[in-house]
Amino acid sequence: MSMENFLLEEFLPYKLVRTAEHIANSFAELYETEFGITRPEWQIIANLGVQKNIIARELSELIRLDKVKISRTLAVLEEKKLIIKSPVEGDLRATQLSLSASGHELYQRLVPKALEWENHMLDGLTGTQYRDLCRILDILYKRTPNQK
Amino acid sequence: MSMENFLLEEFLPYKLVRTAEHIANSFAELYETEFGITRPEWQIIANLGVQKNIIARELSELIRLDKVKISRTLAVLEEKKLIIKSPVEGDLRATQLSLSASGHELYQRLVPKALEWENHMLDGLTGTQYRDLCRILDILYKRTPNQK
DNA sequence: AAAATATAGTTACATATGAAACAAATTAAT
DNA sequence: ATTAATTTGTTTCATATGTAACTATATTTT
Repeated sequence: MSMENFLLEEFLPYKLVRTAEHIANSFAELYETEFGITRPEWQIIANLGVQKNIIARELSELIRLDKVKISRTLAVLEEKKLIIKSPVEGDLRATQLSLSASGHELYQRLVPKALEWENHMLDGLTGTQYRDLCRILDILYKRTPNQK
Repeated sequence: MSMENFLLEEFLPYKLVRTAEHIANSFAELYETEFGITRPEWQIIANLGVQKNIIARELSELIRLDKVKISRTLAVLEEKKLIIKSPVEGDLRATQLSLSASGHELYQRLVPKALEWENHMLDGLTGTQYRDLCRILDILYKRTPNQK
């Protein structure tokens, strides 16, 4: 590709980000409008639904969100009575996190909707295409130079 | 996939966003550290390098960035003497945008580096895989429900 | 052609964000 | 065993952000 016809639209990082944002924004409508939660809230609930007995720092590493944002989002989720913070035995600094009854109930209602939404998207792809996509994303991820 | 083993990591929007951000952050190091510009600055320069005689609103639509952000970034780029704002004949509200000499010079140094960076990434894929990726991203984009 | 609407771009304001400072607890080093 | 260094999570503060209000101009309606 020559310099004169460099097109941002076709440039890998831009194209990927644009598609990913488009898809993420669309999915966001589900948890925002139907469940009244934000993206970090959804991410935390989705994790706590599976990974039990986790502390804030681990959550921060898992979802790659800085600890300030995690701390603030956890405060909101606690305020909304969707999670419970409990002490970790043997470490008075950390707080164990878990879904409350209503948090778990929200999780149980949300996950099938999320999977349904995902299935609608994936129905546009053949099984091969889906596997190709996963493999290609994986290759690109690993190939990324000097990652932050 | 049952509800008990729902994994955020494998969920399409999350996986795509995570890969895209990883790649975009890596590329950001190039324009940030080597050229001292931010993401919106890079996007604007990349567009002005190709699309001449464009006004701020058109830029806003092209790179899908709200007009406030565009306005502020253009102010910075003008301050840095990388762009020139000129009047549009027949419409005193709009401002025509173009790269200054040094803006164009930066563009000419940056684009080959960007393409080199992209080529390194794409060298990990076969030609078929690259075409597959483009086609799949396209399908997913079009299939996205109720896009914002 | 005057009045009403719409558009381009900037500014003001209220909120979101993240780096750095912090308090409290834990672990490592001497 | 003290001291020093590290870790966990929160708070502070300065900056970034986006909505809404705004100014100026253009277009449409009556």
